[in-house]
Amino acid sequence: MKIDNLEKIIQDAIQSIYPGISKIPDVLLVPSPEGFGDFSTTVSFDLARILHKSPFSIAEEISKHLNFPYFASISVAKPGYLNFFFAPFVYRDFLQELEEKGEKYFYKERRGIKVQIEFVSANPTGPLHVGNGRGGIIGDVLGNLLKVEGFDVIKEYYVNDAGSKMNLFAKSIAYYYMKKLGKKAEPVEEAYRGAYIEDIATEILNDYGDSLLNEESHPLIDKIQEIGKEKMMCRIKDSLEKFGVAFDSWFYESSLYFSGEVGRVTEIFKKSGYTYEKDNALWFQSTLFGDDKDRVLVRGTEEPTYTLVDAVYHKNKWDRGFRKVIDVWGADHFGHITPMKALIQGMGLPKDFLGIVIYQIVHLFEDGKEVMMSKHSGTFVTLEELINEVGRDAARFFFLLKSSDTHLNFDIDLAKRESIDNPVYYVQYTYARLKSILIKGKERGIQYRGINKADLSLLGSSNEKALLNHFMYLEKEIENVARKYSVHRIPFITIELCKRINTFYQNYNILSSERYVQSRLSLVYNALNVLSFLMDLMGIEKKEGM
RNA sequence: GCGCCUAUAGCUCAGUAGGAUAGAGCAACGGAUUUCUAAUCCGUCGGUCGCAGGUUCAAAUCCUGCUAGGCGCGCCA
Repeated sequence: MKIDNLEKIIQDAIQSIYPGISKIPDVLLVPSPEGFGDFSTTVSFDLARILHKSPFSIAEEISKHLNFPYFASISVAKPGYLNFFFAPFVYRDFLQELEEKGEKYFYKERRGIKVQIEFVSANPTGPLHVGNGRGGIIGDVLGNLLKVEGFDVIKEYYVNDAGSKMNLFAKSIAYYYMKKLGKKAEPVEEAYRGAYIEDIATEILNDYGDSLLNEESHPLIDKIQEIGKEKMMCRIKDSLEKFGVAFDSWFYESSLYFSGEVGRVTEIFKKSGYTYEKDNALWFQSTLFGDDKDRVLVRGTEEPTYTLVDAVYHKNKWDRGFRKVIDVWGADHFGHITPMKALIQGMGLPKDFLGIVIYQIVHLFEDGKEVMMSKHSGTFVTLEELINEVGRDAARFFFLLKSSDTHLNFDIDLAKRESIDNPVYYVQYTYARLKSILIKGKERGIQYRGINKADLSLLGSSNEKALLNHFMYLEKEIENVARKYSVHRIPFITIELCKRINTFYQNYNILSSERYVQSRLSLVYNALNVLSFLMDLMGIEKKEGM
């Protein structure tokens, strides 16, 4: 028995009470404030508008006619709330299904829709920094969540390996490479300055010696760019693995040139009628789709712009069969949203094909002062440094805990301090505690015999009911999170669940609670199912002991 | 100048398909431990939900106008 079913039952009942109404408003059951009931609804307020009667009298009418077995009691509270206490068998049905399915309980039926989620996608011109960590966790967990919601999800990293930044990156390395070989080297303007540049130059020198010099100067840069890119990608992949973010696919921008797709899509745009030539460049009329200015697709130099190549990439996603793609971008890419959506439509793809999640900038503070982060200057804290400092789980939780709409002030000192009392340990501790009950029970010969052997009517205390209601409502909360892509809610939901579990734990010695033991073990057993689901969703390690 | 994000307890933040007394953690203070993990639990203290109007039976949530901070507005990526 799910909340959805009960909502439907109430809605149908209202329809039969008021057959004159063509469309009964949706009935939403939400957990009641303490004591009023298990769940409540405000549907009488919506009906009041339609029926021109007071919500209170409507609620009374409904409560009188709703004599279904599902409800142990129904009460009306001013000015028109309907409060329900559920019958024990409702919980039994629910727990039975949860117990049988375990974590799978929360997984929706497969929809047969391919969804791609693209995130991190940092240029391979430097290591991942803490900002990339934020995008990484949002994308990773959102991907997990959409799998739960029944989509076939692919997590993809778009490697921007074809633009001018890559060339600059190669030149920056080449400078050190030449210098170390005692050759004359002109300092590169606007060069990348992080220590990793020199490290990579040294590595290349160790691997290849001076053999790269034997060619003309231009091929040298190309060669270094190729080697440098691979070395950088290795580091990036390594960091992501330590962060627990696994991509299904790595898509290289350069492949779009090799395949000829850039040329083909340019033709599509030309034929679309939305382009024109001006100042030797090819322009796209994105103003027709709400943009505030038109965008250049092909430069006067005949090189495609980033804008065009990104359009090509998204066309490629469509051609691979994805019917929904979600891009997770930092706020500095905000200005790219409108042009990108315009391009999607310009290519004749559906408007809602592309969804975009923007996360706000991460500001870094150290000793109370803001640290200006930039790959160019080389002053930034890498994701890897953070993970080494606070640990993988704490780092993931730290990022996940803030709404993507909020600016994240990352205080390094605070992060180190918080690593000690990070709520992630509270969650892991709760999990280990529950596990421990089952283990200790087994040692003492008290084993959980399953929901059918448990008398749920014994679970009458407020914190036991609170747990049950929380289990039941979780499915709705997860749906809401998925609908709004608000993955930061998941840790909050988890912490709240853990709080209820710990209160329950503290109130009873479960293993020595005599005739209550089986019914209470059913809560323990299913709490583990639920907690396990949430921790897997967030990619947090489940430890049996702490 | 235009567009978007943010403003909620001392601090860090939840809470917007309008709903009952606005929540959590940390900090401060006071309690609970012969126990299945005290990395826990219970309680106290703490808020003109940035400001001013408006809509509504009902506004942190919706509308309008302000204020402050951030980000974006390239033939960069």
